[in-house]
Amino acid sequence: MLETEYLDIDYLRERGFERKKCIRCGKHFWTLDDSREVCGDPPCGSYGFIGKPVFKKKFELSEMREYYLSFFEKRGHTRIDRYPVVARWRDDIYLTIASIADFQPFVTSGVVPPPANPLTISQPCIRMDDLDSVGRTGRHLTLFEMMAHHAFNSKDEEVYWKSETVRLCTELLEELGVKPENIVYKEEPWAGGGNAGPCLEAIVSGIELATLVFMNLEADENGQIEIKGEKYRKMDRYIVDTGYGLERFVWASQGTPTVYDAVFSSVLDSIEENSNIEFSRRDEEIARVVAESSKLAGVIGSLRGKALDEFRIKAAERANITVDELLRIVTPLEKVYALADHTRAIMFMLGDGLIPSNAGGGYLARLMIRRSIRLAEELELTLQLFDIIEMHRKLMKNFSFNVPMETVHEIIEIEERRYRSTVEKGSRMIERIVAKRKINTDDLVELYDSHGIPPEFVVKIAKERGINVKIPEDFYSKLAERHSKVEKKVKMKKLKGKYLQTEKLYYNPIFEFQAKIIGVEKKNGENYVILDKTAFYPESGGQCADTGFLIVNGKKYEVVDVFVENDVIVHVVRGFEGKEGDSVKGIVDRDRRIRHTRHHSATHILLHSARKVLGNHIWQAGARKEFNRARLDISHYKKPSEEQIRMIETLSNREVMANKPVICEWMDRSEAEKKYGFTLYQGGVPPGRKIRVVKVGDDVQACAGTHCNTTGEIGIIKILRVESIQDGVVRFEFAAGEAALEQIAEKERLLKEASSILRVEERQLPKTVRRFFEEWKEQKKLIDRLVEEIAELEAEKLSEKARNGFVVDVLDDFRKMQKVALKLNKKGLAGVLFCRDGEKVKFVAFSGSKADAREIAKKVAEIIEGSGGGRKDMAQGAGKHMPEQSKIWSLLVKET
RNA sequence: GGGCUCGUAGCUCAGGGGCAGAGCGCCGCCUUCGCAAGGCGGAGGCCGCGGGUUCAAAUCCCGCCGAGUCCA
Repeated sequence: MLETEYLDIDYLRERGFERKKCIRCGKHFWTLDDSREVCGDPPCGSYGFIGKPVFKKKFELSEMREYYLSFFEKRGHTRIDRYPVVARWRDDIYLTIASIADFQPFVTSGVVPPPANPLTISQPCIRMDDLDSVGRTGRHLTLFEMMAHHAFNSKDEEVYWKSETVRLCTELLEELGVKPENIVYKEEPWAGGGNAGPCLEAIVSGIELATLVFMNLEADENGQIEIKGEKYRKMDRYIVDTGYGLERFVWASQGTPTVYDAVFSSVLDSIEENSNIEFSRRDEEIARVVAESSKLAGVIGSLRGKALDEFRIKAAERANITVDELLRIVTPLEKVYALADHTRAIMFMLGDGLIPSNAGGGYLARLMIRRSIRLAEELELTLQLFDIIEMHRKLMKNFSFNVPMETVHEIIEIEERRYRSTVEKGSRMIERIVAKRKINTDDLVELYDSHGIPPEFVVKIAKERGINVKIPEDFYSKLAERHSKVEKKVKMKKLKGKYLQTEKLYYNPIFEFQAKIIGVEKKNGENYVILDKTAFYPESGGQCADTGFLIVNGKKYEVVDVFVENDVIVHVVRGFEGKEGDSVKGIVDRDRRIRHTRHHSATHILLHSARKVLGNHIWQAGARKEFNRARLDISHYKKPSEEQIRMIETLSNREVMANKPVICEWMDRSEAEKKYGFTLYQGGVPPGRKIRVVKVGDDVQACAGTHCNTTGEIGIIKILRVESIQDGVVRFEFAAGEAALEQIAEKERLLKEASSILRVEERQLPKTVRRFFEEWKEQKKLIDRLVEEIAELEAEKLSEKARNGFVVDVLDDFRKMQKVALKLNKKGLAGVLFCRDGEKVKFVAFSGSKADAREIAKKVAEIIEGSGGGRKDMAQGAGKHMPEQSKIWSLLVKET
């Protein structure tokens, strides 16, 4: 267990901290206060700092941040720039949720050295798990800055560990004016993201100001240590992972009713002034009530459903007012707080390049924006959402964002427009349902899940129509039900054996090579051949695998696919008979490789041009380089215009024509990041201490693909198609070099063929096609009219020929037959009409409301060996041969 | 990444195997000094695209394209 981990922290003993067991929660904590019996962490204590700041002076956000960073700088830490809130270097999370997330997975696992050691940072983080609580509890924020000092230790090198960490934390708090006997260090094992370790929470006046995690465990099924149900084992590396809540520090220094009042007070003022709130949080009585509510919320965990109701009752009691009075004060204010918070988070999300979308991480941005719009509506805010963002921007002016605020503005406007149209559509949908029937739970669930209309909104609209709709208790469970069947695909390992890393020859101009077989495996009827070295490029980074041949003992085998698994390159070979230890000669299909290579270099150029034309928010969202074509998916919030597309194509080809050198070099990861920033990682983050940096013209990316020697070798870049594959992602399909020529030739051929069919020049095509289409429509209408007229005449003629109200005849056209039948039927006649249609004989039976036409049709079908059916007055069918008319006559007589 | 919904007249949508519809908008005529309104008449459809099932597909099935939405 972790218990003992807390007992060897020298600093605590030296300073005289005593280990006690909380009489309330039973957890252990360390304190200098002899009389203390409880840990003080809510619910075993409550906020004591509201109205009574715990630091010796009040801090603003930037002041506090600077104080913290320089405190640790003075103590040997290197200050590191913040990382983006969009965690592009991670494939397991969308947003940066903690400072340590910056260094996962490669730094924490030891593959990559840290950018500095020890280091200090203030990392903006976004957490959306407690979205409901934001604004309500007085302490929850979606975006917060996690100030931290980290030390990365290994067996060989220890920077500092537990004791020094606690000392630094204590000294910081003391320097800020906190009396040491007011600091409580509570023991609380920590786990998350596959790691775990002992942890001390620094609690002052009832608020947890810092979390000191000593990460020394990693998840392992066979591990001996169990925490929160998961098993772990000790790591060779052990990491000091601290987290100090910047906003909480500021709050504690000011002692305001909520953290929001401390952090973005001026923004709150503007929202209040421009909304329908009839009082101000600056009013003493209001502030008192809010403070009481915050204090209580600090003690209570979740604030949903029943817990929320109870919370309100208690808060009212504490503030000595009625629940109604409390709600009247607190509900609108909570919206003000939440709106101020959300807009701040949106600024960081969009500023760091997240594009709202219906799928992927972009959805989180859309969710935040929609919530904000709703809050603004409820507050009847007269400001634009972007106005609030601008206020935050001014307040946090020492931050820099990659995406200009104009773009952020545009994105928000697009999202607002989109939201409005959804709401409009929703209202119509509700009205339609209401007109037909009562709204049930399934309707509510479908309206929300499929159409984005919250049940509260349905209630509102229905009420306007005078209809009462209740949101049933099981709404959310029904919703969850619809999403419950989640299938997780586990990536299956393909290789059974363990092999040494394959030596890669493909970065050199080698297409034929000698190698040794170090493994052959058979699986699903495929032969996997592993060599000690290879020039075959395995599918990776969107570049398709090479193909070619392996020659073993004079026999030639076809390589149909190549893939890589844990640095081992595997050749999928057809009908392979070679054995481990055999020598092989490999021959790579050169033409295919060159096409992939051209497409790969072209992709880099295209991305760079797109960035230039469309803006800094452009990121690669995916790419594929094939034989005939390539595609590049980029993040963008609307479909690029024709001019923009043309511009991107032109810029790209200018790069090609400029014939700039392409340089590939292996660089130290940290150095490369420092020099080029995170835009390096367009195609994902490669593992390893050293990364391959590829410069194609002015573009620089970390890339493991094969590339041309100069941009000129690409030949030409032709954009073939631009489409949106989801909101916020635009796909460019293009071709380079010979593939581009082929694509152009193909388009030319299509034009030629089309124009030769119409016998016009190519440039006349649009005009001619339009004319033909128009004429075709005209003539179709004309034919319709004529058929109608002919049918009228025919019907007249036939009705005169009718015997006893019966008509039987053979016509020459199917459509005419239908029309005639219709008319005869209307005249009250009954009968059957036939016509030939290719091999088949089709017929219409009509009853003139004397009998069931379906019955007649059935009998007719029997006679002509076919089938048919229809409606009571008219029915159709078909069969194999034309019947004798007399049979039909007698049938009609019998049926009516 | 996974799920759900929707593509029918210029717009909003109904129809859900057997005649392609409604409301609004548009055009013309009547009524009016004129407008609004009303009355009468009319134009306007590859029922998203491609396959399949069927005697018969806007309708059912499959694939694609496009739009929307929820969840992670």
